[in-house]
Amino acid sequence: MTTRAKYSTKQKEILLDFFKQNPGVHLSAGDVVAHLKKEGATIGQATIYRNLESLVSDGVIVKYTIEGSPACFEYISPDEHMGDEGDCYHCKCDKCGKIIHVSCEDVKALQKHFLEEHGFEIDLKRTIFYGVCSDCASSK
Amino acid sequence: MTTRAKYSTKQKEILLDFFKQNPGVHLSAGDVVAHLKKEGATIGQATIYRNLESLVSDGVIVKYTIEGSPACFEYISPDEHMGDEGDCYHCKCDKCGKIIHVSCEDVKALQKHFLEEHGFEIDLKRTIFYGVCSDCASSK
DNA sequence: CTAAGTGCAAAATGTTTGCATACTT
DNA sequence: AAGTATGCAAACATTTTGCACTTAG
Repeated sequence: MTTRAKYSTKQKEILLDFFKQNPGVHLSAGDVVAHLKKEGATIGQATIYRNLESLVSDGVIVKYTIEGSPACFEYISPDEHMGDEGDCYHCKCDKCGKIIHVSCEDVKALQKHFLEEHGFEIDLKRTIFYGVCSDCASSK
Repeated sequence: MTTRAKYSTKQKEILLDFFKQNPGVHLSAGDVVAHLKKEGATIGQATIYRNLESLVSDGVIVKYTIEGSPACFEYISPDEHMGDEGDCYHCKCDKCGKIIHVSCEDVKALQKHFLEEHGFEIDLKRTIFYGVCSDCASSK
């Protein structure tokens, strides 16, 4: 379709395996580099960056950025691509930095509204809600 | 209250003036450095970064990050702090990179829902919605 | 054999910091 | 005078790139 991988290599396999072993976990490129190096895998960081990019464009992993941290990558299990099981949105508190996972119907309603009224299809895996959490609001 | 500025300096004035002259415009730190240098202003980039930070914590400007670009800063005019005039949310298309400004009641409804049901107060100025715009969706 | 993929180390970004100097109060 | 703020240049963290070498098909 677009820029598709052509050759299958050991490095690509190593990287994909690693993500499959960590479904739902968000890992930075640096995390991946560190973990794989610790396991003694034969894969350089440039290759990791390049292959992360191609896994993203293949839709195998999602990439999102939470302010203040390096980009995160997360494996999307095949089930998740269909049913909306396990959907959760990320909220980050600007006060304490805490990341909160929320699963909520109303967000999906907004998603639907955006699509129908604004023609914009929100990707909830990539969208981060910034604000102030209840703990920080009350202790203020 | 917290880490508040103590001395008033020419540099702080230059920076604040610059933002006041550009309300509603989002500027990266680099933009600010470049514009002020071009105007021959006497202010170094370290000072700009440091003062941007303090203007943010004073709530005079907002800082938000759009994936793929350096952090943005935007002046919030005093009017905006009260009435919700001029509120607009940023959406970024992952395909074409376009930034879309949307003003929409439903988003505020979601904001209210988050506050009431999840105790999380979303900051809409800082939250960026990622997804696919109508142009890109149709040309797919 | 040839195109694609890899690794290394160097470069490019964007932002932060240490420290001596200058300015505010 | 005492404590902030500034400017410079160096340090940082993350990501990207050039290029010679290796590998898959």
